[in-house]
Amino acid sequence: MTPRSRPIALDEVSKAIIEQLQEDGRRSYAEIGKAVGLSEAAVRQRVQKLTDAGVMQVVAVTDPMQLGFYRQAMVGIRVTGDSRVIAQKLSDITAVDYVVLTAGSFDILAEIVCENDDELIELLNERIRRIDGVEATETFVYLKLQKQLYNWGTR
Amino acid sequence: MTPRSRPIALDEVSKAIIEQLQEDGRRSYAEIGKAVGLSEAAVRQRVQKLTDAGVMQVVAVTDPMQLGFYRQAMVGIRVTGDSRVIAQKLSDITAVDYVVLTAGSFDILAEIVCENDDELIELLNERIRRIDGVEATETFVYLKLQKQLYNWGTR
DNA sequence: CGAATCGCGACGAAATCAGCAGTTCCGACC
DNA sequence: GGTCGGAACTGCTGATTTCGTCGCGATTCG
Repeated sequence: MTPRSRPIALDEVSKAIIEQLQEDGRRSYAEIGKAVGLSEAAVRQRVQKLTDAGVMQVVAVTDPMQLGFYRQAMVGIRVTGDSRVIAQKLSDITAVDYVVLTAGSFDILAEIVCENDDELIELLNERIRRIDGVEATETFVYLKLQKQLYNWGTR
Repeated sequence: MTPRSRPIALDEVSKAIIEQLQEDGRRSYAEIGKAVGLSEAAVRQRVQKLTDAGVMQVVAVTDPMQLGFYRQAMVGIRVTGDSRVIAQKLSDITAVDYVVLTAGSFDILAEIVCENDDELIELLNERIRRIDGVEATETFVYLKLQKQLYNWGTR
């Protein structure tokens, strides 16, 4: 469950397997095996290991727009005190799907997915800005999602 | 291939199916059917439709850190001219995995995944800042990824 | 009213999955 | 040099799943 942090060095075959699953997460082990030159069982073992180690996971990703979440935004946050604690509190908010600690003029970046502007305003004022240590926020409302890739990881 | 933009209204059953696949993208249709109260074939049809419509896709997502990409950053960009054109050029860069047009003090946000600081510097100076219309950039180096969810979409 | 369409369940053939045993390879150790 | 142990792979088997197709009932539309 807990992703390991050890620097696993994966070979070319494992990378090829990951690439296959990045194209289609439901591709069969046999087909992957044919593509990477391994038996079906071997592919299955490797996939199991990769997911156990937290290197990779196969999941469904959705298009928020098509699911009724018409408003997305990135919020830059300046804080005082322990940013990790504040980041944790942000993570507890359902509408927040992405939280990262950064260096620069913001200490935290948080991505928000919500249904409309009212919900966004509510979130900012009632939830985020009320967190202890949140000094200032700046909101970047999404106008258009240009690119979203999941297949980094093998270049 | 091209995701539709029409506002499909999906019922509770489809949402439940998506939730199942968000937990585990390789779960069998039969098992999902049992969970949502549908036959295996019906689940299969719905999943096919959802993916065809671009509402959902099942893919492998990886942990960049564990794959040797030790440096990630968000770059806020101020531009002149058509931001869509510039966003397109940013999208062409392999190391850029996320590009969004925004309203606010940045016109574009771009997420970068690369191996080390040298590559990051190279990217910023040789690629991004050289794009016509890019007036200013501000880089937020990632210190810690706190939360990353793929299961919005059904709340 | 009648025809077409849609969503679903049912069914059988084919493919896939999961577990296990056996083999090979390779490095460590004596 | 020999041996031990572990890791990774292959092949096998039965259970399960997938996939195409069919029929049925409800809904839509002319």
